[in-house]
Amino acid sequence: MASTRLNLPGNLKMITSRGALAVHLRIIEDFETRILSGLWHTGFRIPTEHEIAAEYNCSRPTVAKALMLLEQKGMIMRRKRAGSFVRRPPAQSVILQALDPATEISARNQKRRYEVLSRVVRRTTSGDRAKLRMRSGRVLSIVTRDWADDVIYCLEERLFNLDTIPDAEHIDFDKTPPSEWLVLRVPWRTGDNSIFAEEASESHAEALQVRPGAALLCIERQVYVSTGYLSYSITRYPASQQRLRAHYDTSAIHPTT
Amino acid sequence: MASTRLNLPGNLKMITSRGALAVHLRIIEDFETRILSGLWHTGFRIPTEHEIAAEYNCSRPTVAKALMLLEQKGMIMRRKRAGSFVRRPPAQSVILQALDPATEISARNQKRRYEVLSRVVRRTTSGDRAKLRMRSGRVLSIVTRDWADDVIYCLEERLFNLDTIPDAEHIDFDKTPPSEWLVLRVPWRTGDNSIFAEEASESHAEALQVRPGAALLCIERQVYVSTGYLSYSITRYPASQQRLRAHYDTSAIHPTT
DNA sequence: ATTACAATAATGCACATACAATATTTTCTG
DNA sequence: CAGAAAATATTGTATGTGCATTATTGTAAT
Repeated sequence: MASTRLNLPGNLKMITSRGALAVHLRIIEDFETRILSGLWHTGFRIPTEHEIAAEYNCSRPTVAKALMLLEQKGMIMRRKRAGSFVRRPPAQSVILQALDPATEISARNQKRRYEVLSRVVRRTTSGDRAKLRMRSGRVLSIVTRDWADDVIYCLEERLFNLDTIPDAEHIDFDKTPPSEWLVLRVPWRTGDNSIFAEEASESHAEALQVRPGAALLCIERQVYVSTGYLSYSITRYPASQQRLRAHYDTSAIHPTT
Repeated sequence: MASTRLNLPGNLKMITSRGALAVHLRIIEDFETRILSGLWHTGFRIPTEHEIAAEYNCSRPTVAKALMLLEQKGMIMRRKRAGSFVRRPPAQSVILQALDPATEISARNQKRRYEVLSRVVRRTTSGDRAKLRMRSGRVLSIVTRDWADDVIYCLEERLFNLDTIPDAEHIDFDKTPPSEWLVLRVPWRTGDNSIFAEEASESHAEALQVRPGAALLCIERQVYVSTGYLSYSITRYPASQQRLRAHYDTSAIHPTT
């Protein structure tokens, strides 16, 4: 039934499809402009779906789609019956990209070389247990050093939890650095990072060939998946070698997601 | 016409609404699990919308919604006629949250105090022009220092481009720190950050009351909107004071957005 | 065999519609 | 007048439908 034909305007869609933007995208763009420009200030209650549908001469589901995507983007907040409101911009936050030496070094058009300084499998120490949130078991501890051309680039100390990622034990990390191996092995993962500065200890200074007390940029990482912590690492860069570049867009990040 | 009633099963929706998750959310969760677990590897072609609809006993638009959101999340890629495919995980990247002293200090349950060390309006120097990407004009240069309880927390040197954000000139930054004023004044914005370590110069050491040569964590920022660069700042933290915490989720960030 | 064209299958967009959930507003009642 | 109950408006979810777009596949013709 409804064998159809209630033939709607019929050319409406033509208009939209004729190279022009899809209606819901037009709505999104328009609203973004208004919000970003401040015309619709934080807390402003935007028109109801019905009103918008009338304004754009489209159906409510189309409007709903646009608003849903804007909410996803973090620009508005929607509450049943209450309406949709312009959100307060999220806390200042930034996205750091490409924290791994391979990408960084090749971005600088330099040749990367890396070497394994030590590689040990052992029972966990109490320090390991804290870093990997584990009770007992064994870990692989591995120290590597990266060079960019003929300059020492960074020093990485890494622990693998052999309970959660046992195959690390038998991998020859002479070819593939531990960080890259992990990315390939567990592509979808999550982690906590900590970035800080410190003064080089005697041993770190020696490995990095800098003066003891020299400033280092350090990144500490814990990688885990739902089944547990996989890896802990701390990477030290001489201050002269590394800058972390970051970018942000207020609209790109929001706490809800 | 289609005056309706072709009354559908009718209790189907009851089932879904009875506390259970919405169908499209269930699909998303299921698919995420399969992708994250590696069951559906990178490049895997996921079932067609029709097949999924059949599997979940729902309509195609519902499936389409789920797939659209998964695409938005960056987990799959969709191509007309070709199908939907599991995406390669994005490059390693992390989200840094809350880089501002106010949040950081109060998160540590400390009392924040801050002071303006200098405030000058002047014509641009060549250094200013590089930092703010401007040709000429005037800038407001302001140096502030933050304390957490009775410890010096950071030192911030900031430039405002008075061409793009002229009202900064007449603001009394004694009450509101420049960074917070800027957030309120221009809530939706974008920026580039650079994070690095350095050894304290004589003057910075004095302002931060550390030994010259001590390790500092530095964050350099440029903030801009579509109309131009608004502000440049560089913030220096004694190594003992600040760690940047970051978190990532492979699924949270992707280059397309 | 290779190219060109037609058929086909998949996603993309939009519509009209229905009902559920819920916060707000209004009305009613004590 | 205050508080409770009912009405109402608004978003949330899902359905079924139709057509547009486009990549792939298959077929036919050169």
